[in-house]
Order: sequence, then C-alpha cells, then structure tokens
Amino acid sequence: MPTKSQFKNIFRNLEVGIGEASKVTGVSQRQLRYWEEKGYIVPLESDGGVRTYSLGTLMSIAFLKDRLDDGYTLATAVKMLEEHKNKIRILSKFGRVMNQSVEVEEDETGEGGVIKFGKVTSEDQQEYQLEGVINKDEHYFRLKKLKNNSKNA
DNA sequence: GTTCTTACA
DNA sequence: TGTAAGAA
Repeated sequence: MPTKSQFKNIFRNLEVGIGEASKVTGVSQRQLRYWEEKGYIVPLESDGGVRTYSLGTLMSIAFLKDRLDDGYTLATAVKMLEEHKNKIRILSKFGRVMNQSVEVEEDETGEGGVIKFGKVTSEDQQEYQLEGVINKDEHYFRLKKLKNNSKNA
C-alpha cells in the first residue's frame, strides 16, 4: 500500500501541460487561459511562462467542466467549486481517520457494501453499532443494537 | 512539435 | 469562444 508521503509526492509532483490538461478534461486551451485570467484556476507557472497544472488543479478543472455541462454558468460553477473544495478538505481529513478505525464489508455485487463506523451510545446508555449502507441505488445509515443495557425494570 | 500572446470574427 | 498569425 502506498504510504502517506507517496500520496503527497504524487499529488505534488504530477504536473501536466495545457495540452494534456485540455485533452483529459475536455476544456479548450482557450478556456483554460481565460479561467486563469479570471483567477478561477492557478497554474504552477514554471519556466518560460509555460503553464503547468497540478493534479489538484486538474480536478478543479474537471469539476468546473462538469457543472458547465450541467448548464450552470461559469460564475456559479466557480462558487460551487469553492464550496466543494472546503467540503472535501474536511471530508478527506475525516476519511483518513476513518480508514484506520472503520471496517468495510463488500456486498455480493462488489459495487456496494456496509461500513461499520463503530459504537455509539444513546442517552439511556443503550449501545449501537453505526453502519452505513451503500449499493447501486440507495445509501443510508442504520443503527444496530449491540446489547440491552436498559436500566429500566 | 507545443505553447504563448494578441487580434479578429 | 474558436481560430489564426508570428514568436519563443
């Protein structure tokens, strides 16, 4: 399994030029330069004024492209991107922690499964196992009673 | 061969 | 926003 630093190196060192960026995202070079002019994306700007994009910027470009294809204006798409980035920043941090303390069981299809988040306790001291279920057409949380700790008679 | 800027449609 | 020109 790749180490944390390997991930960082990949993320930091992987760079692509505007040609590749345009090819893989479906956004024209003209658009990429325009978005940069507007301050929506920031290239790594290496040598000779030749643009280079980080993996993160590539993701942003792909995100914007998706919103545009959905019919949103560029300005709206950018706003959505900022919110998305904030969300992902916290979510990924949470994800790294979760990956160490959470169990995942794949279902038969291999497309979904059950995520066992761990123990939760209600106000009356009843303990539950919190599970997240996801499959092709639905996703939800559920509580599984662990043992009956009820102090009621 | 690719990318850059500028300009025009 | 696509395309073309001329330079890097």
